[in-house]
Amino acid sequence: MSKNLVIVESPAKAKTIEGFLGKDFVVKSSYGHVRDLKKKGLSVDVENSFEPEYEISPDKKKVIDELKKLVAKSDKVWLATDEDREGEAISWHLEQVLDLSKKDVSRIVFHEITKGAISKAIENPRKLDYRLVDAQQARRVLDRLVGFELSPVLWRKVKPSLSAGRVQSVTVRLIVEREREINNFEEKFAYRVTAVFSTNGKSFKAELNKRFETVEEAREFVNACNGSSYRVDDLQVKPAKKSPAAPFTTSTLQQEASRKLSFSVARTMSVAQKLYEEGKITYMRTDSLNLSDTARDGAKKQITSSYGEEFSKPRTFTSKSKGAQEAHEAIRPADMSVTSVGGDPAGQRLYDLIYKRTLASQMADAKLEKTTVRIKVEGSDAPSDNLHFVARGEVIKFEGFLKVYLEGTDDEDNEKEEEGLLPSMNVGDSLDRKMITATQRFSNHPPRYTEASLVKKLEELGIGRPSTYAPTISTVQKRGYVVKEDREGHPREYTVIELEQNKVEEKTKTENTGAEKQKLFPTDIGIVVNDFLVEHFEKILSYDFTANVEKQFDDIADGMLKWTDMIRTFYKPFHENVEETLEHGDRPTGRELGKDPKSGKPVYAKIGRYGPMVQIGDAEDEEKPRFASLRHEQSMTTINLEDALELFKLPREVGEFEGEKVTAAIGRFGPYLRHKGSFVSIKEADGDDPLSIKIDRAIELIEAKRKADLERIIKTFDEDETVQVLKGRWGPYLKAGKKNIKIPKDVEPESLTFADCQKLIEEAPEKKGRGGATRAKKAAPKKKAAPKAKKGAPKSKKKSK
DNA sequence: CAGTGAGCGAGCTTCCGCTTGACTT
Repeated sequence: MSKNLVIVESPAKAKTIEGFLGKDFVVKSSYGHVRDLKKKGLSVDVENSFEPEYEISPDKKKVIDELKKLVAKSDKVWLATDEDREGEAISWHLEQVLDLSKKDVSRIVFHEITKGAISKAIENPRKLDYRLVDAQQARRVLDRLVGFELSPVLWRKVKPSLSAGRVQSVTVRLIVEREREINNFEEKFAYRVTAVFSTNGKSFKAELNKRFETVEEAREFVNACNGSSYRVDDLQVKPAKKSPAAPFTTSTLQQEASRKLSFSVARTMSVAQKLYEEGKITYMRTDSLNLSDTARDGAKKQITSSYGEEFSKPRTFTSKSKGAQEAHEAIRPADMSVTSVGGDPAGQRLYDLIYKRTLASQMADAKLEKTTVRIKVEGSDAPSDNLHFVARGEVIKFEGFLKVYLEGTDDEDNEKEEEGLLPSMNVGDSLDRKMITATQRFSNHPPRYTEASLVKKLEELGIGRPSTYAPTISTVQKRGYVVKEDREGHPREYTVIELEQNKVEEKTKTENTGAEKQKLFPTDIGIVVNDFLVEHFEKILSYDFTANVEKQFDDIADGMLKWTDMIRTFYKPFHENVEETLEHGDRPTGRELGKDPKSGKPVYAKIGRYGPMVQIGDAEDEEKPRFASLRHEQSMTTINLEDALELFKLPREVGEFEGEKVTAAIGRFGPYLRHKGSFVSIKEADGDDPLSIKIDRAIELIEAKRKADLERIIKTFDEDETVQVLKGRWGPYLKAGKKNIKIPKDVEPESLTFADCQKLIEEAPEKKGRGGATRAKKAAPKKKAAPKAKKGAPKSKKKSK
């Protein structure tokens, strides 16, 4: 019945817009891209103008079917996807797939979801921009070519199933290089001198304008201070101001939620998604700093009524970030008069952050008064003239936006003095010295990345998009290139020289250093893969590769460059490079740790089929090399010969229990004990070690495991012992042989009968996912053709290197 | 899922960017 069909990208948006448009319009969503390069193979005809082979994405078939039906019933179709490269391409794919060429079609765009903006869009339709579509095709094809040609090089030269790509490989590079900087960092120290003075009964802190490099100098200075007097030498008062940060984009929201709420970037996005779907906030994947007029008016109203007129200052912000496409608004509350959203606490906390940030962005500057006091050291033993103490004070004269919100910092430097109020003083005043302290301070290595600080860096480099920051970070972790971990620190001694009253005291104190929380570390595989890629594919691994190709995408969008020409220029040398590397690129050999004292053969640490390992002997040797996996906490880059040789002592027989052998070894999931065909993990955190564990302790662990297994059982059945109801990590589940089946939420697990279970088993969907195809090899050990009966000539293909 | 690691073999893995659910042991 409806005459108009509007297609947008997001279903939540569709719902809102339908409300604005009235009954003549049906608004539906495409759920993002509907068509993509075929999943399998290159699907780009590199011989033939790089013709892409598209297919409807399997999970979009239903969406397309529904849209087709609606198109048939409509007089006019409005393609209202986002106004950016990807959005334009989605519209084009829709046009193709829905066969809209004979239909009355208009392309419309809007950057904010307000009634006014939508009406205006409808009044200003345009045609599809095929140049922009081509820019997207170039982007898509480039990414496919890079990803699907580089990854196989890694499979051949490093390890199967690895991956490489324009975005992920550079992401890993950032982390690897940061780790190297940290390893090469030379810790320096200096003595920082602080003082506590007082005047008119009020005390304050000051710092010396010089740090001493040796303890002797520091000692000499502090000693000299005993008996000196102190006078205000200079005093300056200057006005200053602070301005609020711009409203949130995806990247800044992720950073701030990490700093203030300790959310991972994935958590932030999923909480934000929920708020968005509930209509509480605007779209959360955006690089725009813009606020709609409605939002700014709303903020103004709120600020004026809560804090007064003088706190309001409408502002607009312009994006400085590379490659911003600004198809949406900044992330803001949908309605500025809503201060609380209820629901779960995480949602409320994130909303609160968004609310305050948005409000603050429309508020007046804070006005400050900064005071700097120079304090001269005088007296018989007074140190040389250019040494003086400096005290800094800061007073807020007008709070402005600080009343609501202040952006957090990533600064790990904890030496910053809190700059508070200083007592009133005048030049020439003499001060009482309470205390002088010289503290040995060590320089900090560059900080390791957190997920959020990595996103910040990626955004600065123009790598990745708001919709991909979180997935990229999870990809590099999933591939095993990077791990997010805590590290315990270690104690470090430092010296403090203190002058109090008239006594100088020297103490040694201990601080904890090197502790890390939820930081990103490269793994051995990450390091090896990165070094390999940087060596052979420097151009693609360079930090400005994306920025360079973005320029060319822009040229395509401007009609200055044909997309196929761009790809051709890129592909030829790239592909040759790939071929060359496949042919001649050496497998990364790892490190040689030394010689095995028993055999005299070399011992290597390298990446093997299953990850980092150590190897005795070479593959070419007559006797085949021996292998052993590294333990989880060991690293290829640091392991020494002694530890490597230890690894070859496993598996090891621990003793006997119940008439059968107990062995200890290290497997895919760490150290374990094996007994009667079942496995028990050994936790090194409990002080156990597969190399040294004794039989008594092993038995203890085996029995504990048996007990724990019993406790997991909720119910068993006499009819079939392989069917059990168990307690699992995600609640109760049903185990039938090797299959795990979820128990519906409304079913009480204790009440399940055997018949119920059988029904559930039958209804359970076949589990999909990888590893389905069994590796049923092993049978038929082949007739071992007559030894060395080589056929000589027809040595099949090439590639014998 | 658990002591693997080359060797002929069968066939698989992989990219980035748009969007939400379905689903996990």
